[in-house]
Amino acid sequence: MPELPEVETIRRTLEPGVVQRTIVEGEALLAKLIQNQTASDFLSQIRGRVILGLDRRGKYLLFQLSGNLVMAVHLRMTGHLILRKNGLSEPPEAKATYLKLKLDNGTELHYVDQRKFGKIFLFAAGSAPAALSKLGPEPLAPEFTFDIFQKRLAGRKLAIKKLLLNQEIIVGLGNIYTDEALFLAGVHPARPVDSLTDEELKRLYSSIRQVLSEGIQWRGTTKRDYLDGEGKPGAYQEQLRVYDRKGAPCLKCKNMIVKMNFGGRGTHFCPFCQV
DNA sequence: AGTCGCCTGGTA
DNA sequence: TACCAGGCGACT
Repeated sequence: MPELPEVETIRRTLEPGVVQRTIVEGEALLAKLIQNQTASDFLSQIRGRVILGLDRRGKYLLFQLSGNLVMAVHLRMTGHLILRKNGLSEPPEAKATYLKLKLDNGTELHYVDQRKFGKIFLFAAGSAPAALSKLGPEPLAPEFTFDIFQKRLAGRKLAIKKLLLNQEIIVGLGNIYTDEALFLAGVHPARPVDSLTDEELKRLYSSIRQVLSEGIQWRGTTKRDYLDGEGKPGAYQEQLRVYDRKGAPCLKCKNMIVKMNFGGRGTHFCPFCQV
């Protein structure tokens, strides 16, 4: 479900409610959610830890715990993290609740995941599992320059959309923001990377940063499931230029937006503006 | 490089 | 009833 702007919005909405809180106890109701160890080992390791900070790396949320531990949560398609006030009706407990963490102020942090694709890792700071340590650069970081972007794509022949979705090349983009960035840049999703001109690459670099920043400003995109840490939907769905606009007029040229299946993902683009 | 699996639920 | 979905990894 969530891409960088959604995960960042969850991070921001959750942070004030969880930082400096102690995990009093936890309950895990889906064994496969917890990676690399049993659920009971996981729960006993996090019990009594203080949440010192909440960070984001790509689409992962990183709970910095006392004792040099990191709890990394990946929401995949339908994962949610919701902070419930006073453990009761704020908001009501969801059906697919698979992890409950009781905090020392009476709130509960719940992990909810209808499709059960999400994953939670627990590791010592500095020894992240491969999935995390292989991640590419953060596209919104000031040090992510055009030069770095260009070097990471250099010599690749794959279709540009496939590389943009590859979290080892650059983190944070998913299906929605990739389609949006390619539209803004006027680049067809199937273009082999080595066919892109410097001009096109520059437009793409800026477009990626633009759509991700906009997504954060609008608190994420809610097409079906996405909710932030307070249970509120985002608003960027109103601003999307191509995603889920099949048959609607292109905002630049008025021709129809097209949807095709590309690499197993629904792909939206303007066949006139994106060449 | 392409397809399948993981899951559940909403919609055509 | 079939298809589709903000992801990602394991297969051929």
